Amino acid sequence: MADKTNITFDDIAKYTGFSKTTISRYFNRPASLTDRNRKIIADALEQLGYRENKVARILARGQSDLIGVMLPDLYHHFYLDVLSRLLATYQEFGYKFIVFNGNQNESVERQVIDELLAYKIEGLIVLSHTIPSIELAKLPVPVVGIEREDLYIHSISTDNEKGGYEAAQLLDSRGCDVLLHVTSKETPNIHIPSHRRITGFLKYCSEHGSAHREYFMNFPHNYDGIEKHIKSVLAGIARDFPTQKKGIFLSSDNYAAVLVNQLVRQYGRLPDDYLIVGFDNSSVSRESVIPISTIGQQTEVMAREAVLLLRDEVRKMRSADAGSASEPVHRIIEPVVIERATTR
Amino acid sequence: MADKTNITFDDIAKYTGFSKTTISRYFNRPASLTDRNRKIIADALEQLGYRENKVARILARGQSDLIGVMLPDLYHHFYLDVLSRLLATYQEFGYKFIVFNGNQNESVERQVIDELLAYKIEGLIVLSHTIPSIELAKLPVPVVGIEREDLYIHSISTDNEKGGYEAAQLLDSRGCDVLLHVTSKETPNIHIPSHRRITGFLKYCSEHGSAHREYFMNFPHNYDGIEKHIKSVLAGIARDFPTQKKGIFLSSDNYAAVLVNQLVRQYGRLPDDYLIVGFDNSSVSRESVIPISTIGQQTEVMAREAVLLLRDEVRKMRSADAGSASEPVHRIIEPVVIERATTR
DNA sequence: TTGTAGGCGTTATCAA
DNA sequence: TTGATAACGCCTACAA
Repeated sequence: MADKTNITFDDIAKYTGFSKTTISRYFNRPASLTDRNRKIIADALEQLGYRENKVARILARGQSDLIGVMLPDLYHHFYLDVLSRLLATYQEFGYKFIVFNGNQNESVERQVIDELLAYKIEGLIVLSHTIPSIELAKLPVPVVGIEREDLYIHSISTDNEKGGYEAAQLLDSRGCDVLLHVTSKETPNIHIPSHRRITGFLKYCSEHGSAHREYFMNFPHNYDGIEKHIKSVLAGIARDFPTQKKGIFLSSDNYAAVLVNQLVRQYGRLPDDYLIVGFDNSSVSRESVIPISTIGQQTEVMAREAVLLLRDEVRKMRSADAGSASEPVHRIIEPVVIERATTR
Repeated sequence: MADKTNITFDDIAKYTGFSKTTISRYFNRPASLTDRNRKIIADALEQLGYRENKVARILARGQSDLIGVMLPDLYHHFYLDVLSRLLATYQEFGYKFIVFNGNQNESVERQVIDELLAYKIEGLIVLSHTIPSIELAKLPVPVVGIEREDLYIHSISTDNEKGGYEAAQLLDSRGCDVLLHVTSKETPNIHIPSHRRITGFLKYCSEHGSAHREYFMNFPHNYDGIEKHIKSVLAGIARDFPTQKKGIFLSSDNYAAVLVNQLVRQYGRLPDDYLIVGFDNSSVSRESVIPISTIGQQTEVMAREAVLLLRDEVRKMRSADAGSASEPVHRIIEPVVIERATTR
């Protein structure tokens, strides 16, 4: 057996004497068959080596269990972390993921989205930030953004303002004389998440009258470039605040790790007058030579919520049919303060 | 326009007065249309807001441009690196990737593979090692393994024996008194790649009469567990070779990074009597506090070769039709010695 | 260069 | 509980 290359319902039907319809029912409403007939069909499937064909099923039912994922890059561990959490939802929800790395290339991303739609994905999860949400909102499938501008689409984001606030608070509570925030200089869009981290940071500083300064860096997306930038920031900080106890909050663990490495190379340890807090709780923060205190994003929760939200929206769409795009849902996830060695 | 939810060839045909066939030709053999008619159809597509439907196309043609990817875990940066390189081949080859993380769970992986086949993937790229290749070889699509047991399937692997040899050579050439190899204790299958690294390492040692020792560790797949194991190895090494210049070759950069961190925490720098070489050239090796010398795997080449091999096999299958499974092709990629600070 | 008709492998509808 | 028949949207002979 298992010879004929492609066994279909038709083959099973002929083999068992039932009709295609009954075979289909065996899979979709097994309760409607007698025990006996179910057994007969089960045996036939086994005998002939049947393999299901979702493509035909998708065409007939219009339901693919496929979700598209658009990543901005694979340098920041945060994205990998989210990706890995998304993939892990398979066991709970059964969605399969077609994954793309847009690489910050807007035209590639547009093309890729068209491709994804052609595969009848049921929804799209977007972590990249090149395409504005007003455009994504026009797509014929629900879109959930994660940690990105989300004015017109659903989204899952960390409470970045709170995160920024807590970073400042942590550093302040450890007796820092001056609070410094190193972040990337992005388009001056107040709707991107890292902007709110700044807001939170500043809020704390002004509420508590803390001396502070921000450093807006044009970080590239590779290690060497970032290292160069961090070096220069660090030189500036050492020059401007030679005697103060410095509390440095970086907008990503990746940046924080580079900074910690610099300091350790220079001093053989983390000097007492440098306290560091990163953001994300990505693997680099835990695995750094000095484990880095960080404001953690709950990526597992975020990924799960994203899939859940998508599933709900898909269902809503199917029932409402007349695709009255529902109001964007914005789900905010609490950040988690994770204190490690760089603030003690 | 762009109102009707789902525009098909039928709609375009009616709108333009052509038949469905002609619309299909517009996409598949545009040269067979006149300039004028091509323009007419192009306009209609635009007007009606047509979106292609690959699902129907796959069903009709039996060609999906979909490749399945099975990852073993997302802890080792090597897998992420390969994944990212695979995704990047999209621009050259146009394949889309459905990605799974099997998480070392054999039954999940089996189920997942069935799912992938149901989506009519054209081929499967497997990095996980739970399912033996003899079983994978029976699948109705070509399978390419990357750095895994590959007796019965096609594969892309680094020349691990050469890599192990070169690691020993590098350490020896820097004047080490004793060469130590720390590797994971896996099933005693001589066909798994890391086994060949040991072979290469031992080959060098015996050829050159170098003092050496191996440490077979039962590494878990998380940082904390690995850290604990590395600590104990390190204690053993310090005890057994107190005065010798120690050359340590670890079978993964992840392990090497943990070891470097330990030493730096202890000594504030890398002591002169410890030389370290990792394996993979994954991001951790470059981004470690002391950049780690490593035997690099050329992940970009490997990913590209994997996709290429898959494409060739798919074509071969299509033409040969009578699926006379061709002999497994094993492509070996040269390792690259990358010297950084841990061996100088 | 264009059109007709049948097929790809499922599911949905309506009868029986 | 089961079966005929018509979708789903595209492709491919074959014919014109």
